Amino acid sequence: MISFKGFEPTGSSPIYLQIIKHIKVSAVSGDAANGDELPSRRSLSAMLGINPNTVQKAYRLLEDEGIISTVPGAKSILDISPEKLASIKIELLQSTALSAVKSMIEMHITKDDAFRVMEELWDKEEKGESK
Amino acid sequence: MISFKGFEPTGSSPIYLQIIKHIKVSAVSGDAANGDELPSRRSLSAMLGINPNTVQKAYRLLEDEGIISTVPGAKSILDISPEKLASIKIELLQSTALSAVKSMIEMHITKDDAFRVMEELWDKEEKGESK
DNA sequence: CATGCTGTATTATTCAAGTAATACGGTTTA
DNA sequence: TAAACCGTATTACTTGAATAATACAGCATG
Repeated sequence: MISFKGFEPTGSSPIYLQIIKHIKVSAVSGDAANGDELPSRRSLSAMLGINPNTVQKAYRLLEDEGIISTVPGAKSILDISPEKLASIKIELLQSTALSAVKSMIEMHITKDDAFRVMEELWDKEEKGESK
Repeated sequence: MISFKGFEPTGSSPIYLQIIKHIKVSAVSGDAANGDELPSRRSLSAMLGINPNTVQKAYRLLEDEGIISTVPGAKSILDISPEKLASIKIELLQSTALSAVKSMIEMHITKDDAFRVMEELWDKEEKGESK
Protein backbone atom coordinates (compact mmCIF):
# COMPACT_ATOMS: atom_id res chain seq x y z
CA MET A 1 0.00 0.00 0.00
CA ILE A 2 1.38 3.36 -0.99
CA SER A 3 1.87 5.33 2.17
CA PHE A 4 0.34 8.71 2.85
CA LYS A 5 1.75 8.82 6.33
CA GLY A 6 2.86 12.31 7.11
CA PHE A 7 1.16 13.60 4.02
CA GLU A 8 -1.05 16.58 4.56
CA PRO A 9 -2.27 19.13 2.06
CA THR A 10 -0.50 22.37 2.82
CA GLY A 11 0.31 25.67 1.24
CA SER A 12 -1.52 27.33 -1.61
CA SER A 13 -0.98 24.58 -4.15
CA PRO A 14 -4.15 22.67 -5.10
CA ILE A 15 -4.74 19.52 -3.10
CA TYR A 16 -5.16 17.29 -6.13
CA LEU A 17 -1.79 18.41 -7.47
CA GLN A 18 -0.14 17.67 -4.16
CA ILE A 19 -1.59 14.19 -4.25
CA ILE A 20 -0.32 13.67 -7.78
CA LYS A 21 3.12 14.88 -6.89
CA HIS A 22 3.26 12.74 -3.78
CA ILE A 23 2.57 9.63 -5.81
CA LYS A 24 4.99 10.57 -8.55
CA VAL A 25 7.73 11.26 -6.05
CA SER A 26 6.98 8.00 -4.28
CA ALA A 27 7.45 6.15 -7.54
CA VAL A 28 10.56 7.98 -8.61
CA SER A 29 12.23 7.84 -5.22
CA GLY A 30 11.60 4.13 -4.88
CA ASP A 31 9.35 4.50 -1.87
CA ALA A 32 6.63 2.83 -3.90
CA ALA A 33 7.02 -0.11 -6.26
CA ASN A 34 5.10 -1.13 -9.31
CA GLY A 35 1.99 -3.03 -8.29
CA ASP A 36 1.61 -1.30 -4.95
CA GLU A 37 -1.97 -0.51 -4.04
CA LEU A 38 -3.31 2.99 -3.60
CA PRO A 39 -5.84 3.91 -0.94
CA SER A 40 -9.38 3.99 -2.24
CA ARG A 41 -10.74 7.40 -3.25
CA ARG A 42 -13.14 7.43 -0.39
CA SER A 43 -10.75 6.30 2.29
CA LEU A 44 -8.06 8.75 1.30
CA SER A 45 -10.52 11.59 1.12
CA ALA A 46 -11.78 10.70 4.59
CA MET A 47 -8.21 10.52 5.81
CA LEU A 48 -7.49 14.01 4.51
CA GLY A 49 -10.85 15.48 5.35
CA ILE A 50 -11.64 16.48 1.81
CA ASN A 51 -14.16 15.64 -0.87
CA PRO A 52 -13.80 12.26 -2.59
CA ASN A 53 -13.95 13.97 -5.94
CA THR A 54 -10.74 15.81 -5.24
CA VAL A 55 -8.96 12.51 -4.86
CA GLN A 56 -10.77 11.19 -7.87
CA LYS A 57 -9.48 14.09 -9.91
CA ALA A 58 -5.91 13.27 -8.93
CA TYR A 59 -6.30 9.56 -9.63
CA ARG A 60 -8.00 10.21 -12.93
CA LEU A 61 -5.19 12.41 -14.15
CA LEU A 62 -2.64 9.86 -13.00
CA GLU A 63 -4.50 7.21 -14.91
CA ASP A 64 -4.65 9.40 -18.01
CA GLU A 65 -0.91 9.79 -17.75
CA GLY A 66 -0.41 6.05 -17.55
CA ILE A 67 0.95 6.03 -14.05
CA ILE A 68 -1.70 4.14 -12.18
CA SER A 69 -4.13 1.48 -13.24
CA THR A 70 -7.63 0.86 -12.03
CA VAL A 71 -9.16 -2.55 -12.44
CA PRO A 72 -12.91 -2.52 -11.87
CA GLY A 73 -13.89 -4.23 -8.70
CA ALA A 74 -10.37 -4.06 -7.36
CA LYS A 75 -8.04 -1.46 -6.05
CA SER A 76 -6.04 1.03 -8.06
CA ILE A 77 -2.39 0.16 -8.27
CA LEU A 78 0.81 1.79 -9.32
CA ASP A 79 1.47 0.71 -12.88
CA ILE A 80 4.26 2.44 -14.76
CA SER A 81 6.52 1.29 -17.52
CA PRO A 82 10.23 1.83 -16.95
CA GLU A 83 10.25 4.34 -19.78
CA LYS A 84 7.40 6.27 -18.24
CA LEU A 85 9.13 6.24 -14.89
CA ALA A 86 12.23 7.71 -16.46
CA SER A 87 10.22 10.39 -18.19
CA ILE A 88 8.54 11.36 -14.94
CA LYS A 89 11.92 11.66 -13.33
CA ILE A 90 12.96 14.01 -16.09
CA GLU A 91 9.72 15.92 -15.88
CA LEU A 92 10.11 16.46 -12.15
CA LEU A 93 13.68 17.56 -12.65
CA GLN A 94 12.89 19.93 -15.46
CA SER A 95 10.08 21.58 -13.59
CA THR A 96 12.54 22.71 -10.97
CA ALA A 97 16.14 22.39 -12.06
CA LEU A 98 15.59 23.90 -15.47
CA SER A 99 13.73 26.93 -14.22
CA ALA A 100 16.40 27.46 -11.61
CA VAL A 101 19.12 27.40 -14.22
CA LYS A 102 17.20 29.72 -16.50
CA SER A 103 16.61 32.26 -13.80
CA MET A 104 20.22 32.22 -12.67
CA ILE A 105 21.47 32.76 -16.18
CA GLU A 106 18.99 35.59 -16.54
CA MET A 107 20.50 37.20 -13.46
CA HIS A 108 23.93 37.15 -15.07
CA ILE A 109 25.34 34.98 -12.35
CA THR A 110 28.49 33.12 -13.23
CA LYS A 111 28.31 29.38 -13.38
CA ASP A 112 30.81 29.06 -10.58
CA ASP A 113 28.86 31.33 -8.30
CA ALA A 114 25.65 29.58 -9.14
CA PHE A 115 27.01 26.16 -8.28
CA ARG A 116 28.58 27.45 -5.12
CA VAL A 117 25.17 28.64 -4.01
CA MET A 118 23.51 25.41 -5.06
CA GLU A 119 26.01 23.32 -3.16
CA GLU A 120 25.55 25.37 -0.04
CA LEU A 121 21.79 25.02 -0.27
CA TRP A 122 22.12 21.30 -0.87
CA ASP A 123 24.22 20.66 2.18
CA LYS A 124 21.96 22.74 4.35
CA GLU A 125 18.82 21.02 3.09
CA GLU A 126 20.24 17.56 3.31
CA LYS A 127 21.17 18.13 6.90
CA GLY A 128 17.63 19.16 7.69
CA GLU A 129 16.31 15.95 6.17
CA SER A 130 15.67 13.56 9.00
CA LYS A 131 12.61 11.67 7.95
CA MET B 1 15.45 54.83 -18.64
CA ILE B 2 14.88 51.23 -17.68
CA SER B 3 14.34 49.30 -20.86
CA PHE B 4 11.30 47.23 -21.63
CA LYS B 5 12.54 46.45 -25.09
CA GLY B 6 11.67 42.89 -25.93
CA PHE B 7 9.51 42.62 -22.87
CA GLU B 8 6.10 41.22 -23.50
CA PRO B 9 3.67 39.65 -21.05
CA THR B 10 3.53 35.97 -21.85
CA GLY B 11 2.47 32.72 -20.31
CA SER B 12 -0.04 32.23 -17.54
CA SER B 13 1.80 34.26 -14.95
CA PRO B 14 0.07 37.52 -14.01
CA ILE B 15 1.23 40.56 -15.93
CA TYR B 16 1.95 42.65 -12.89
CA LEU B 17 4.22 39.93 -11.52
CA GLN B 18 6.10 39.75 -14.79
CA ILE B 19 6.66 43.48 -14.65
CA ILE B 20 7.93 43.23 -11.10
CA LYS B 21 10.27 40.43 -11.98
CA HIS B 22 11.56 42.21 -15.04
CA ILE B 23 12.53 45.21 -12.96
CA LYS B 24 14.05 43.12 -10.21
CA VAL B 25 16.10 41.14 -12.69
CA SER B 26 17.18 44.34 -14.42
CA ALA B 27 18.46 45.65 -11.11
CA VAL B 28 20.17 42.45 -10.04
CA SER B 29 21.74 41.75 -13.41
CA GLY B 30 23.14 45.23 -13.69
CA ASP B 31 21.06 46.13 -16.73
CA ALA B 32 19.57 48.93 -14.70
CA ALA B 33 21.38 51.21 -12.30
CA ASN B 34 20.20 53.08 -9.26
CA GLY B 35 18.55 56.31 -10.28
CA ASP B 36 17.40 55.08 -13.65
CA GLU B 37 13.96 56.26 -14.63
CA LEU B 38 11.00 53.97 -15.14
CA PRO B 39 8.43 54.51 -17.84
CA SER B 40 5.33 56.26 -16.58
CA ARG B 41 2.40 54.04 -15.67
CA ARG B 42 0.38 55.25 -18.58
CA SER B 43 3.07 55.04 -21.20
CA LEU B 44 4.10 51.55 -20.20
CA SER B 45 0.50 50.39 -20.13
CA ALA B 46 -0.03 51.84 -23.60
CA MET B 47 3.14 50.17 -24.76
CA LEU B 48 1.93 46.81 -23.51
CA GLY B 49 -1.69 47.30 -24.44
CA ILE B 50 -2.95 46.81 -20.91
CA ASN B 51 -4.73 48.81 -18.28
CA PRO B 52 -2.72 51.48 -16.45
CA ASN B 53 -3.82 50.04 -13.14
CA THR B 54 -2.02 46.83 -13.85
CA VAL B 55 1.23 48.73 -14.13
CA GLN B 56 0.31 50.77 -11.10
CA LYS B 57 -0.15 47.59 -9.10
CA ALA B 58 3.34 46.46 -10.02
CA TYR B 59 4.91 49.83 -9.27
CA ARG B 60 3.05 50.12 -6.02
CA LEU B 61 4.29 46.78 -4.79
CA LEU B 62 7.81 47.66 -5.83
CA GLU B 63 7.58 50.87 -3.90
CA ASP B 64 6.22 49.04 -0.86
CA GLU B 65 9.24 46.80 -1.07
CA GLY B 66 11.60 49.73 -1.20
CA ILE B 67 12.84 49.07 -4.69
CA ILE B 68 11.60 52.09 -6.56
CA SER B 69 10.89 55.60 -5.47
CA THR B 70 8.21 57.96 -6.71
CA VAL B 71 8.64 61.66 -6.25
CA PRO B 72 5.39 63.51 -6.87
CA GLY B 73 5.45 65.48 -10.06
CA ALA B 74 8.43 63.58 -11.35
CA LYS B 75 9.18 60.16 -12.72
CA SER B 76 9.57 57.02 -10.69
CA ILE B 77 13.16 55.89 -10.41
CA LEU B 78 15.00 52.80 -9.33
CA ASP B 79 16.07 53.38 -5.77
CA ILE B 80 17.50 50.44 -3.88
CA SER B 81 19.97 50.27 -1.07
CA PRO B 82 22.89 47.89 -1.60
CA GLU B 83 21.55 45.71 1.20
CA LYS B 84 18.14 45.54 -0.42
CA LEU B 85 19.71 44.68 -3.74
CA ALA B 86 21.58 41.83 -2.14
CA SER B 87 18.43 40.56 -0.47
CA ILE B 88 16.57 40.60 -3.78
CA LYS B 89 19.33 38.61 -5.35
CA ILE B 90 18.98 36.06 -2.60
CA GLU B 91 15.20 36.10 -2.88
CA LEU B 92 15.32 35.44 -6.61
CA LEU B 93 17.80 32.65 -6.08
CA GLN B 94 15.88 31.04 -3.30
CA SER B 95 12.65 31.06 -5.20
CA THR B 96 14.20 28.84 -7.82
CA ALA B 97 17.44 27.26 -6.68
CA LEU B 98 16.12 26.28 -3.29
CA SER B 99 13.00 24.65 -4.57
CA ALA B 100 15.04 22.79 -7.14
CA VAL B 101 17.36 21.47 -4.48
CA LYS B 102 14.48 20.48 -2.23
CA SER B 103 12.71 18.59 -4.95
CA MET B 104 15.85 16.76 -6.04
CA ILE B 105 16.59 15.68 -2.49
CA GLU B 106 13.00 14.55 -2.17
CA MET B 107 13.51 12.38 -5.23
CA HIS B 108 16.46 10.67 -3.55
CA ILE B 109 18.83 11.79 -6.24
CA THR B 110 22.48 11.78 -5.31
CA LYS B 111 24.25 15.08 -5.14
CA ASP B 112 26.61 14.03 -7.91
CA ASP B 113 23.81 13.07 -10.25
CA ALA B 114 21.96 16.24 -9.46
CA PHE B 115 24.90 18.45 -10.28
CA ARG B 116 25.65 16.52 -13.41
CA VAL B 117 22.13 17.24 -14.59
CA MET B 118 22.33 20.87 -13.58
CA GLU B 119 25.59 21.37 -15.40
CA GLU B 120 24.19 19.85 -18.53
CA LEU B 121 21.16 22.09 -18.38
CA TRP B 122 23.34 25.11 -17.74
CA ASP B 123 25.52 24.59 -20.76
CA LYS B 124 22.54 23.95 -22.97
CA GLU B 125 20.72 27.04 -21.74
CA GLU B 126 23.73 29.28 -21.93
CA LYS B 127 24.29 28.32 -25.49
CA GLY B 128 20.74 29.24 -26.37
CA GLU B 129 21.23 32.68 -24.86
CA SER B 130 21.99 35.03 -27.70
CA LYS B 131 20.26 38.22 -26.74
C1' DC C 1 -4.42 80.02 -18.07
C1' DA C 2 -5.26 75.65 -20.13
C1' DT C 3 -4.01 71.51 -21.96
C1' DG C 4 -1.97 67.31 -21.08
C1' DC C 5 0.59 64.81 -18.53
C1' DT C 6 1.42 62.59 -13.99
C1' DG C 7 0.23 59.34 -9.75
C1' DT C 8 -3.57 57.62 -6.88
C1' DA C 9 -7.83 55.60 -5.03
C1' DT C 10 -12.23 53.20 -5.35
C1' DT C 11 -15.15 50.24 -7.38
C1' DA C 12 -16.70 46.72 -10.89
C1' DT C 13 -16.22 43.07 -13.81
C1' DT C 14 -14.62 39.02 -15.49
C1' DC C 15 -12.95 34.60 -15.36
C1' DA C 16 -11.07 30.35 -14.07
C1' DA C 17 -9.89 26.97 -10.84
C1' DG C 18 -10.71 24.23 -7.03
C1' DT C 19 -13.69 21.95 -4.44
C1' DA C 20 -17.96 20.01 -3.06
C1' DA C 21 -22.81 17.88 -3.46
C1' DT C 22 -25.30 14.46 -5.28
C1' DA C 23 -26.64 10.51 -7.72
C1' DC C 24 -25.92 6.13 -10.40
C1' DG C 25 -24.40 1.46 -11.10
C1' DG C 26 -21.47 -2.32 -9.98
C1' DT C 27 -18.90 -5.72 -6.80
C1' DT C 28 -17.83 -7.85 -2.78
C1' DT C 29 -18.85 -10.00 1.53
C1' DA C 30 -21.01 -11.29 5.67
C1' DT D 1 -30.03 -10.83 -0.04
C1' DA D 2 -28.64 -6.72 2.03
C1' DA D 3 -25.33 -3.75 3.68
C1' DA D 4 -21.08 -1.59 2.76
C1' DC D 5 -17.88 -0.64 0.00
C1' DC D 6 -16.10 0.66 -4.63
C1' DG D 7 -15.31 3.91 -9.03
C1' DT D 8 -17.58 7.27 -11.96
C1' DA D 9 -20.15 11.15 -13.96
C1' DT D 10 -22.70 15.47 -13.78
C1' DT D 11 -23.66 19.53 -11.86
C1' DA D 12 -23.28 23.37 -8.71
C1' DC D 13 -20.99 26.42 -5.61
C1' DT D 14 -17.48 29.30 -3.91
C1' DT D 15 -13.68 32.05 -3.79
C1' DG D 16 -9.98 34.56 -5.10
C1' DA D 17 -7.18 36.75 -8.34
C1' DA D 18 -6.41 39.59 -12.23
C1' DT D 19 -7.67 43.10 -14.79
C1' DA D 20 -10.34 47.01 -16.16
C1' DA D 21 -13.38 51.34 -15.73
C1' DT D 22 -13.79 55.52 -13.83
C1' DA D 23 -12.89 59.56 -11.30
C1' DC D 24 -9.98 62.84 -8.62
C1' DA D 25 -6.10 66.00 -7.66
C1' DG D 26 -1.56 67.84 -8.56
C1' DC D 27 2.31 69.46 -11.44
C1' DA D 28 4.52 70.98 -15.96
C1' DT D 29 4.81 73.25 -19.86
C1' DG D 30 3.34 75.61 -23.86
